[in-house]
Amino acid sequence: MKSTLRQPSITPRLKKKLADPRPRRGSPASTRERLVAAAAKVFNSAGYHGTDSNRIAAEAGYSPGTFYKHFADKREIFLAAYEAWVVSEWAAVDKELSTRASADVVARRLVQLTVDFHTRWSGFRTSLLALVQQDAEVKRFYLGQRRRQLDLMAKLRFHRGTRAHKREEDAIHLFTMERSCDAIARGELRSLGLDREAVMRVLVARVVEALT
Amino acid sequence: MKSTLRQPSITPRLKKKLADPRPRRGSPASTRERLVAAAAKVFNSAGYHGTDSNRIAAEAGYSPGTFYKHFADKREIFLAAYEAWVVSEWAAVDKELSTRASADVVARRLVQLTVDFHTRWSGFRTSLLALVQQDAEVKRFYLGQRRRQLDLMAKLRFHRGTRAHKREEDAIHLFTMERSCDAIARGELRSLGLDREAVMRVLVARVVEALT
Amino acid sequence: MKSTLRQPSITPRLKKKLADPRPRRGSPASTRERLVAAAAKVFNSAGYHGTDSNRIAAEAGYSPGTFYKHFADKREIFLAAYEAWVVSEWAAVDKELSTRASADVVARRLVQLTVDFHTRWSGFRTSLLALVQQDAEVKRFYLGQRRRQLDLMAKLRFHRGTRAHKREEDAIHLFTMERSCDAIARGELRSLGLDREAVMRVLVARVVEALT
Amino acid sequence: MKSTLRQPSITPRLKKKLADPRPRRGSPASTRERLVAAAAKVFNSAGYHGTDSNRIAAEAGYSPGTFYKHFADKREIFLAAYEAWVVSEWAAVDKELSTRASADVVARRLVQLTVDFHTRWSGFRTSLLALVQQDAEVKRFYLGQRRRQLDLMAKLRFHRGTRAHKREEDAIHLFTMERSCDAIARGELRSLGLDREAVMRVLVARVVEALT
DNA sequence: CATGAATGAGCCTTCATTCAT
DNA sequence: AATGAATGAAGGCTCATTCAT
Repeated sequence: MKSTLRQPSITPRLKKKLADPRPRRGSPASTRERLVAAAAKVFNSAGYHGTDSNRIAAEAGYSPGTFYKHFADKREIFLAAYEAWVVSEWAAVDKELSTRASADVVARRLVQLTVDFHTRWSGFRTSLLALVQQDAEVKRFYLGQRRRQLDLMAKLRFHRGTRAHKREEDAIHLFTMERSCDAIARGELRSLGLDREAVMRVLVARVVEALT
Repeated sequence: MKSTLRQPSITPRLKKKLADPRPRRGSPASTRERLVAAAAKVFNSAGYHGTDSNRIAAEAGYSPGTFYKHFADKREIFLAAYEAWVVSEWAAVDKELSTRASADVVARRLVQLTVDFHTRWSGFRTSLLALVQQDAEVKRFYLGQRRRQLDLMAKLRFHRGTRAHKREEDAIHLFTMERSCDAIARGELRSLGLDREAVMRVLVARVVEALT
Repeated sequence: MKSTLRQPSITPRLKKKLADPRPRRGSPASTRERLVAAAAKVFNSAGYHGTDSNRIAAEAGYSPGTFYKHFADKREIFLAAYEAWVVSEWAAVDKELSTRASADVVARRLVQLTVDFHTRWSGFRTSLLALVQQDAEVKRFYLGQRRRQLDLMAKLRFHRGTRAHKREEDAIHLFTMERSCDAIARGELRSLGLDREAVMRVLVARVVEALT
Repeated sequence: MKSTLRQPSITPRLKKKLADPRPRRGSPASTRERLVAAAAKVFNSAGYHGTDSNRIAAEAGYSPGTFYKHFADKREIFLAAYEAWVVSEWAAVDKELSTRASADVVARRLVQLTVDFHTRWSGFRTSLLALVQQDAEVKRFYLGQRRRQLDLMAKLRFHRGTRAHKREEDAIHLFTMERSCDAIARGELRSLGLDREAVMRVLVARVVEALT
């Protein structure tokens, strides 16, 4: 008589064995790193609320228990993933700015960079903006980033000896960039029948303007 | 086999009779309205994922069952609340634009209006932006609004006989407004030590520019 | 702006108005009758547990409240529907037996009759058998029917002056008839690749045997 | 917007620690087995519709979540319980038939066996018959059993070299046995004032007849 | 006689989190 | 260090039933 019933947890187990050279007994740091990377990926595609911690662990090749050995809760790993992203973005921006290219070239590169980052982290960013409203720690971290951005803008202009902008104008500039790049990243422009390249050209002009 | 037919306890009902001034027997339309209003309020303060249907019902003064008589699920009432908000916002904008005031005055009023709406619906907006990414229907509705805004801008400039802007520039303008007003509404500016009034003045200038 | 939201209870209401010349203020008896007929129909197709009382009321063209004016609960209307069925079946059997036909002819007719009834009430019967186990009142009624059947069989044989059967044998005969006719009614035979007519011929023979 | 991230209360957990000797950490197979056994028991006494998944879990000594780790829903565990029953019944029948006893003795034993099984699984059987009507998978499984029974009967007669019965006659025999044993199991006979032993004697005679 | 809006107990299901191994 | 079975609070949803009109 052929059984018609589920054979739970056997199929997935086998699948994992085949596809997953699981790193048992790795260093805590590497385990943590894998978990953060997996979390970023899953948050990005399913959103914060659509992601369950067990799935993060599984995606990283670990069991639920391991997850909680490294993070107190879901929020904590979200924050860690956020930080990882921010670090990599700032590194990229730094690199771009350290080239002694013309404002025009730098602006073009910065816009492209920002669009790329927003595209790669589109889903994650969406969750982030929602969490900023709900979680004091996430908010603190987020505002810290913004401050750092404003400081950088002021510094850049100082170095180039341009006229003093008001910090408020810089903020508006950042809001514009952020929201526009989100729109590009999410495909909103295409849905609206707008020309992505045209938008990017305008943004480049704004960046040049902001830097001068 | 003992009886398993439901024999609901009578006690709780008796208890109820003693003290319960609920709003029994309204018209379906008014009930629906109450539910939508309560939903808007709760979504706004607790976020979409932090809100459960039972709580919406309770907030409106109804029981869980009533909720499901009017809405298939949480998503549906969210859309209804979104629609209600949008309708009221467009009405306010229409009213503002129908006054034959100078571009300058209109711009000031529009910015104020937008800030007010974003402030009142701050939490709701956050949830909305997250849902747009995850729910096709919400996205469709959202994009429809955006299209309508772009159409309105084109029409306004046409009436005023000003030079043709590109639709892309209008989009960027809307992104700027939206994101900046969100920042004001959420208190982000204050947290960053920026001057809210100064930001609003810049926004007014941008609106004037966009309308001319 | 086109609403994308449900318009609850308007569409169904309109539909009903068109298709349902609703009998407001009928006699209590006719209302009850309509409800019972609707209940039989719905129970038969959806089963006892798959049927909700509001749907019975709607199917009969009444509102939920009306249902409960006529029946204390779902169980009560089930019993009423059961009784209606039984009455009609006995009437049919009586009619068949009152013809002075040969045992052979009577048997053929009785088998056909039983198959027909079981077919028409197939779903209802299934629910009935389940309820008999769970509800004392339904059980009482059901056993009453069985007793009546056994009495009838004894009486028939007495009239025909045939040898005394034991009541136990009669019971087994009834069980055989009942279960076999259920199988026919439910299409079980077809699913098993068996010949329905052949089965019915055997049953006829058994009935002849039982009557002689 | 206040925080809505889940902050589960710690109190209940502490309370638990004081008194809770649950069977933690069994193998998935043994947990599954326990759940199936509990399900069989509860289905048998409360019926399919009177049973909820949480109660099955509790009966087996587990929490609700554990149930859903092993079964997608109630229907699935019902099928598993059905299968377990069928396996054990066939094993018992096999054992009985493998003794080289006389047809008479075997028949007596088979009837007793069937009555025992129907008695032990009386409530379960009732639910089963109702579900067969409503669930395609249950029906498939059920019909498979019936086919197997018919095949076995044909084979047995072939081995004993008796005359060819028609498969249809075998089916009627099985229907008779099934329904009669159900009646015995449910105490229907007693309620009708019939002699249980007398009925069983007739059934034995029928089995002998069927096997010869 | 009839309505139908409203009820709310209770079942189904998920998932963040724990802990014995 | 890692496991993974188990947890259980919480939220989604239904439907038999009531009662004010």
